[in-house]
Formats: sequence, structure tokens, C-alpha cells
Amino acid sequence: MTPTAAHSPPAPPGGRDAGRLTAGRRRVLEIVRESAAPMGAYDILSRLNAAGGRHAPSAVYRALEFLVARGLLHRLESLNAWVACRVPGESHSAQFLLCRRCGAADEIDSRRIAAAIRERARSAGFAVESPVVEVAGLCPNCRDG
Amino acid sequence: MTPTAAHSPPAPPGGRDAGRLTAGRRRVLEIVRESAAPMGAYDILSRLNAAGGRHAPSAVYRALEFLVARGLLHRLESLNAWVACRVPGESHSAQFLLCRRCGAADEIDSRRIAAAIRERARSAGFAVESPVVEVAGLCPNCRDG
DNA sequence: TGGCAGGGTGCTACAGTATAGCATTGCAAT
DNA sequence: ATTGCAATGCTATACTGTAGCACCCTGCCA
Repeated sequence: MTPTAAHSPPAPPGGRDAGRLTAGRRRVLEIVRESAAPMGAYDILSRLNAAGGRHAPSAVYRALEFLVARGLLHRLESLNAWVACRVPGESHSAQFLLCRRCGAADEIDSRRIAAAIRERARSAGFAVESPVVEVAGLCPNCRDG
Repeated sequence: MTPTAAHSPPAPPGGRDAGRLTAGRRRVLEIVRESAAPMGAYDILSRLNAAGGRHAPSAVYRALEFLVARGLLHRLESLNAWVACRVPGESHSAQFLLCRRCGAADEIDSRRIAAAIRERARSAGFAVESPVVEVAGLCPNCRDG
């Protein structure tokens, strides 16, 4: 889960292109990755400051912005929360099945959903930039309980 | 959240089943309907209080909750905003094309998108309750400018 | 090797979004 | 009329996210 190798997949060692994955940013990434469920920004902040840190909210939000831009995290709009990307580095359209009972966020990547959206947008003359698909409901484990 | 009956789109004129469309609630509905773009809760509140009113945020949020439950408004998760439903009373899955430049919110209702989501969820054993589809991008008018 | 340029961080303050909790009023069926 | 519940008023507060500026750190280049 936690990549001990000290650098990110696509960026050059120096990291000149899209910013550097610094220690602080990596720490935020680790915290989100360690969590089973999506985390709110202030949850992350608490964890970050658990060991006596004094970080401010902006530190977390800046790290999150960077990590989302890098494709390492996704933001869940309907939950105001962040979750680790299942396929970091891949460009994909961040579709989620969100269980309202246990909080699980299952990242899916349905070509069919993406295609349907693309098609519908095209027929409307709409240029898609960021398709948000967040399906709330009950996961297999919770729908039976 | 709202443990009301499982469905109540066709409420009787008197409105005994799922609450009443009171004057205050209707006023909020009007305000949102009059707006070209989606409105934030505090925008609505300002409009509501423009004529000397003294309403509190909770009044607006409660009205919004009711109107969304009635299928008269939709909430746009990615914008923290609300918009009037294009087909009030119909049960449909609230898909939107959101222009990041002019703010337009085009409500679409693609059976193909809905089917793709339903299918994918079914194959995961996931029980869909509230599928959120909000596609950010540029509308036909804005993509050329 | 010293200085520059830019990104990255710390820090304070504040803006924007949403809800809790309880008192009060209004409405309608007994 | 009384009672029961829906709806609202009202105060306070929690949660989420940004602005703005100073400082620092690192890579680069003269």
C-alpha cells in the first residue's frame, strides 16, 4: 500500500514538469491510502497533526489539489471527501459506487458509461472536460444486512 | 434522512401525503425557477430577504430539502447549488451538462447513460438509489468564444 | 559560490456552506 | 376547544474551503 520507493510513476527524478511529490504531499497521500473509506479534508488534517503537527487547513487543501491533478487521488463531490485512485497514473473518468451505509467507495471505470456520456454530450454540442459519476446506494455487503 | 413514504410524486391537491407546498416553499421554488443559472443556498436566502425579510439559512435549507424530495428541484453536488427540475413530477435520474464558463446547467435524461449505470451497478451487486451524473465542460455557446 | 527565480510551505484570517436544538405558530381532524 | 403534528422562527455553531503574504528551500546559472 505504501510505496517505499521514493518517487512517483510518471515524473522525472528532479520533477520539473508538474511539481514535486514532496514529503508533505506524500504524507497526505499515505493517509488517504491507509483509509478504507473516503476522508474529509479535516479528517486528513487531524491525522496529519496527530503526532503533534501544527498544519493548517490550507496545507491539506494544497496537497489535495496537487494529488488530484497528478491523478493520485479523486475528489468525491457528493461527499466532500477524497479517496485514493485505484489506477494511479492512468487517465480515466472517476466513476464511483458509494455505499451510504458502510461508506465504501468502489471506483469503477465503465467504458460503456463513459461512452454514453460522451455521445450524449456530443449530440448536445457540449465539450466534456470532467465527467462526474457518483452512484449512491447500497453495496453488496450492506444491502442484505 | 427523511423516513417518509417510499414515493409520493402524485400528491393530492391538498397535499396530505408528503407535506404541503406552503407559501414559503413556493417562494423558494419561484426564486430558483426565475434564475437562469443554478443558485447557491445563500443566493436564494438573499433574494428571499431582499424585500426586508429576516429568514435564516435553515429556512432555505428546509425548503430546499422539501422541494428536492418532491422532485421539483435538483441539487448539483459539484456546485453546491440548486436548479429547477425540467420535468417536475417525473421520476428521472438528474443528469446534467454544466458549463464552467457561463454557468448553464442543461438537464438531460439519457436512458443510455442510466442503463449503463444500472447495468454496471447490477454486475457489482450494488443497489442504486441516487445516481449523480454531472458533466463539467463547455456548452455550445461557450466552446467557440 | 553566490545570487536569482520559482515552487513549496507556514500562518493568520476569513469566506462560504450546512445543521442542531428548541421555542413558537399554524392547520386540520377530532 | 383541544389535541397532535407539520411548519416556521430563531440562535448558535459546525463543517468546508480560500485569500494573502512572508519565508524557505532547491535547482540553475553566471
